[in-house]
Amino acid sequence: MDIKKMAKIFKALSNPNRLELFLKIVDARESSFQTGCDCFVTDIIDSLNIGAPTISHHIKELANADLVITERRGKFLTCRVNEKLVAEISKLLALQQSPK
Amino acid sequence: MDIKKMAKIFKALSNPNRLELFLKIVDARESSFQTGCDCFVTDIIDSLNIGAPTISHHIKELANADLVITERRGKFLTCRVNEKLVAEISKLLALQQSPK
DNA sequence: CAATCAATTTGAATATTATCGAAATGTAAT
DNA sequence: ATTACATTTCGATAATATTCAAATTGATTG
Repeated sequence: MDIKKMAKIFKALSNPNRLELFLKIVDARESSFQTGCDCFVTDIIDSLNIGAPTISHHIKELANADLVITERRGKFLTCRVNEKLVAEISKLLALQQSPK
Repeated sequence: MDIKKMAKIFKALSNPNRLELFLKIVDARESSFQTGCDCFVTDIIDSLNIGAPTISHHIKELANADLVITERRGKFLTCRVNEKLVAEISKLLALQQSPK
């Protein structure tokens, strides 16, 4: 993967509030097979103590880094994690164990 | 892992130059069983076009995030990747596949 | 249509970061 | 000891980030 893209991904995860937001979206996925994999942003806003404009901004950055995919449902916005990309990053960080 | 610590790790990797530096240290590890796992910072400086003070600063941030371990060898500084921590991050990002 | 609610945009304040050049420090070699 | 070299610290500056309040947009509902 391109270094710039990689750095962008990490930057998206580099802010504690934004990371927490991301992890909430990830967690939502885990109980996903009930709800159809949708995480409503409205619900998240209450659980983080930062304002809606900031959340909106953070989500846009996560989406811009390709970490989450957003979708409008009428009035609401739903997010889901981009599992493929996250898996890719995970693999990049899985250094093969060198022979001791 | 603590969210703040996690964010700090990602922040350390969020700058393209610093990420490239980190990846060079990782790569050095791969040819490590020859040299004893040492990556000399001096050698890296030439291959990135940023000044020595900046490199020093970046390395300190990587070390501060626990991503690399530095060691003085007389005049020189050597780095090696903290494989344990990197593996931990890798696992955190390895979302178990949910049943489709 | 009017009111409401979710989300976004805008504009501004403040804080953090990346980077550099110059100077300082520490180590090694001559 | 003097010189040379690797790294660090300091001080400055320009760029970027975080966050909010206020205003706006877009959709839903009464």
